[in-house]
Amino acid sequence: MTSNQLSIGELSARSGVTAHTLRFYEAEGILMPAGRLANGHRRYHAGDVQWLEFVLRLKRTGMPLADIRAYAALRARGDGTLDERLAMLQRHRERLAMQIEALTTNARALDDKIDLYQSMIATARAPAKKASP
Amino acid sequence: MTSNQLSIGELSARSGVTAHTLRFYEAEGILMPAGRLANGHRRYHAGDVQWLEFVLRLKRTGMPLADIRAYAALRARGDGTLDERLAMLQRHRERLAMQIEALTTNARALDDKIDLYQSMIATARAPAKKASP
DNA sequence: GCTTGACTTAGAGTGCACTCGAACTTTTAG
DNA sequence: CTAAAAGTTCGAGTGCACTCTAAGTCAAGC
Repeated sequence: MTSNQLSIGELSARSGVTAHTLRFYEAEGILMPAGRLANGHRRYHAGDVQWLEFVLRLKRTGMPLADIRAYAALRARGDGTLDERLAMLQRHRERLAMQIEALTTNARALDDKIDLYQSMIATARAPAKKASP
Repeated sequence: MTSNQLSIGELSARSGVTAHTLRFYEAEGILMPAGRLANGHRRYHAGDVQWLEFVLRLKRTGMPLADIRAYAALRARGDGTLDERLAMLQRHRERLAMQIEALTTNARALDDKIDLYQSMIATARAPAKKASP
């Protein structure tokens, strides 16, 4: 039975992050479980789960762990850091926009290369053909 | 004077890749300079420069060096590998599309979070206000 | 003749983000 | 009572892509 508190194994299963990595995030000051059981086992609450999800989103957008750690430190200091956190998110949002733009540009260049390959292959397959009759 | 053949330093300056990294790419079988001078210095030709540019494009789109190395090996084997190379590029193009899509999704989620922060901050600044009069 | 700077090699070191191993305790099911 | 499953800590190892160091050669300019 699991009220809404999770063991490290349960959170791992739910989030797709290994227990090893969850402990690693804790050592890095990124994800502190809300509590421990009497036997020392970590207990993650709903808030921890949501925070982990947000951390993973930042990660997926390429934010380095060092920056996520900085964000987590601000968060731990409370509501007085809202402005700073907002600024971090906005800067990151801009980097993300640039990243998407660069990838889109590169994707178009790749498309051109693919077109080139396709016509090279077509030409190689039908080498002795005059202009369409 | 430099006809159209470049030393490693010149190619480095032109491409933004350090000479160290160019030698590293050579050790990895990715970029073989067309020749050497009598004194052993590498000489890069126009074709090498274009190939490096393509390699860098693949890199920018997140292709791992191992895959680039595989592509380079096909290329070195000649025109008989055009089909295989095309297939690699097409697979990569699809991964790229997925990557762009995921980033776009994450960017939207970040936007929501930013909106949330902005309204939290606004509320915190004007706490004792009734509905607009 | 000597210094400067670009080049050569082989191999070690770096930073990131895990990832794993060892040695241990505890809980639970049969 | 025992065996398996899940947890604990600490520290070492991994994979990627460089990045740098050391020790040396060589050509041009003052």
